[in-house]
Amino acid sequence: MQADSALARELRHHYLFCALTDAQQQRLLASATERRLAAGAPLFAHGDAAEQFFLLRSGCVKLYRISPAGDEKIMRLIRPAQTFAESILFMDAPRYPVCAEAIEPAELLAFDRESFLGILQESFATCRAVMAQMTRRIQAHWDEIETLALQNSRYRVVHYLLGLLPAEARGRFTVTLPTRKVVIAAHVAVTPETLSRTLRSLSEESLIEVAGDEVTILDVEKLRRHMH
Amino acid sequence: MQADSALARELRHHYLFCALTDAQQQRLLASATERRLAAGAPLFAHGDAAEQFFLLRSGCVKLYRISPAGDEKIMRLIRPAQTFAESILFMDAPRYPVCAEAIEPAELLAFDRESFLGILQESFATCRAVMAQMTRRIQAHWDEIETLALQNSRYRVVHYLLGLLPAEARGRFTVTLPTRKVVIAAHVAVTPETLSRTLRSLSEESLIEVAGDEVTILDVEKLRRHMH
DNA sequence: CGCCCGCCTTGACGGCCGTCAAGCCTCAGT
DNA sequence: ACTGAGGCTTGACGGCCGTCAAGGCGGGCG
Repeated sequence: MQADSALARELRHHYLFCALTDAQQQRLLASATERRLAAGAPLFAHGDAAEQFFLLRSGCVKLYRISPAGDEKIMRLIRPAQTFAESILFMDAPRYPVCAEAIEPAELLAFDRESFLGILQESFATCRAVMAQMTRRIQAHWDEIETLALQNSRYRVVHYLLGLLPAEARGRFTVTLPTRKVVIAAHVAVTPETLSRTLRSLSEESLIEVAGDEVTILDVEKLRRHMH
Repeated sequence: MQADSALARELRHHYLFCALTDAQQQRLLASATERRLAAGAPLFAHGDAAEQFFLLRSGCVKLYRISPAGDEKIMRLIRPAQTFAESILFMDAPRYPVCAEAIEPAELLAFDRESFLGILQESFATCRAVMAQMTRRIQAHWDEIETLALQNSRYRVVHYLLGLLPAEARGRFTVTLPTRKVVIAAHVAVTPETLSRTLRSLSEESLIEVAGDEVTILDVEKLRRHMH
């Protein structure tokens, strides 16, 4: 891929790449390739041999698994400026641990595993940034495991709604659901029917109001308390 | 802590520490402390400020969280020669993400965060070993999230039993449950009653035989197929 | 030996939530 | 405007599994 100054500036602002020298960034970009995906197009499948990890520049990608029974669980929704599949960097026999598919038209940058490992070796700061990123993912996993194991579906839906809010949100607050409800349902591990019923039940208790993909939380603190 | 040649040899065989030079290992041990815990003694709590990570030398430690409703989910059971809580190394404001408590009398080695970070900076090989370890944990988390989200309790119990087997197990095979059944139940996110009923139901279908804490899988391949 | 206590099992019951099926709403295309 | 398709909602029903309560079993201790 050709070095491109807009792209170079973009990388400078990403915590994974901001510690790189100009020369390292050049090498990284030289080994990177651009990918475009239509909505619904697969990127990789669970078990595929893995030589690249990715930075999403626009659109939306879902990471998911399919159960033996055929149900889909969305493990993570990727948003622009997020990287994913970094964990294949350190596997002995690198294979993607999930499936990935665009759910909106997407532009990606694909980084070469070997090239990036070479750069890591020269840059402890970048090494540490990667580890910090992996630590954040591990944290998020603990939270998700706890939520799945210990809480009912109502709790998980509320948890998801609260996660859409900025940290400083107070009082009345309206959010727009980021995707179709069937996708959100797969993300919080319930059926679309149960999601629908849960939102209705929250409305009837005057905790939220739903209008299409606009959800108004009538009292953020009250909803937060509602989960304890 | 005094350098101790038996301990030094032990570290040499641990993948996290085997890439260290003698001098680095000396420094590491100088900053490490020994801990002994009685059964039931807490080591740290979810949210505590974190300056150490640990290597278990003997006994058994559980990592767990308590839900708002008071239920306990065991996130991981630590066995001798395993390290845990490495992820606090890379946090900005390091706090333990779970509670830890000995469930059998335990001997531990506690490593100092700052000292180990200093050593990492000098040893890319160790850096990479840490990252590989974190990658394995992330992998295990994906698996656990999938299992919790997509499978019923019967599946999770069978999954757990199969996880006790060596990879090459075939045909008839007997395993000893590693701890009390109430602990195992919390680990697979069911109640002790449900665990008991599930084991009984598997027995009635002639898939396993249960005698106290000895479980005989009558046909390993058949049980594996049973989950697909 | 007898008692108690912890651990496990068993049974009864009920609620959560998944499944199936039908119906509604919106929107694009003719 | 009509039609059809896709997404969402609603209702009926049933099974899984958690809760509560009682009872069995074994080990430690007086």
